[in-house]
Amino acid sequence: MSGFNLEEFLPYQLAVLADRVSQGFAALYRQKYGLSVAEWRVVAHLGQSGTVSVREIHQRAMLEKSKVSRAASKLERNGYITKAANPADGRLVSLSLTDKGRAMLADLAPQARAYEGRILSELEGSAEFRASVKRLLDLEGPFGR
Amino acid sequence: MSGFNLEEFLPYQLAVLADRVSQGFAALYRQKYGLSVAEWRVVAHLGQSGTVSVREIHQRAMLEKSKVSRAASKLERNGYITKAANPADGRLVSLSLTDKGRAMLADLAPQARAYEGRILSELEGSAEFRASVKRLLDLEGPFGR
DNA sequence: CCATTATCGTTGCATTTGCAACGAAGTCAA
DNA sequence: TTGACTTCGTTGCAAATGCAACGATAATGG
Repeated sequence: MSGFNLEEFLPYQLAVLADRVSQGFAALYRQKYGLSVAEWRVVAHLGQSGTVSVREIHQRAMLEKSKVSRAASKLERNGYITKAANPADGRLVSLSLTDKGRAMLADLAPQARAYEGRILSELEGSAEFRASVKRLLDLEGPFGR
Repeated sequence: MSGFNLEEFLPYQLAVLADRVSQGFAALYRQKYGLSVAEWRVVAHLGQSGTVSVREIHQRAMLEKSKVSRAASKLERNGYITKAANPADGRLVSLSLTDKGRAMLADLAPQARAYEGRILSELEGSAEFRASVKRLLDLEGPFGR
């Protein structure tokens, strides 16, 4: 009809692809540990950074701070992390993995890498693809900062 | 701390990238026409396919059928599309762009292409990147079908 | 034919989401 | 120190979301 083809539109393609790729792995940790995407990101980020504040995760993991807050509360309720007041700055809440949380991450991390590997193995120039993704992520221009 | 780096994890990167790219353009049509992402997809798909059913869009545009239904209702309320019973099959609802809807799409489509072009111009091998995206989208294996 | 089964679009409802507002804590300057 | 301003995390609330259930229509097969 018109000259515009949605299925060839990059923002649309990326949204569909990201959703599919993300859900594919999300199904795994949801089924096995009952985690949401937000909770998974909090745990993964803690595994990488040790003890950090809600704010830190909010900024680094592309999550609304209310989402981080609620995810952290649920993770604490289920024994995967602990919340503690930061002694140096009373406004900050220090999040840390418990042993149970660490064990969960130790179980999931290899599966995450395997999943990622399975996807990338389908590509010829997977290194170039990753580089492009990274380049776009580092961009400031075309989108809203 | 652990050996897992969330920021290097492809599903995470794709989610962040897709969100940013999508929101960047969404800001435009939201501000100018008050469209949501779902409404934009419905309009864009109609522009490309002429008159189609809710079901068609549900399948092709990666939208929950309830989301399509509500998006269509709102688009109709605002005069961008019409809904009509399909004479051949009474279950189907035929969606079509009105002149007003066509005018909106005619305004947005070039901007969509320009936006896309701005993003791709940041990449060295943009053709390869697009090919990779397409390849992953056509995949059946790693994800949930 | 009729009865069963499947498909389509809408809607009710519980859950999730984002945003703003808030209290608590910290910073800064006068 | 005090008072104005900022930052952090939580929460209230309205809107958005996904899913199941529903009524209406079609298709199937006996």
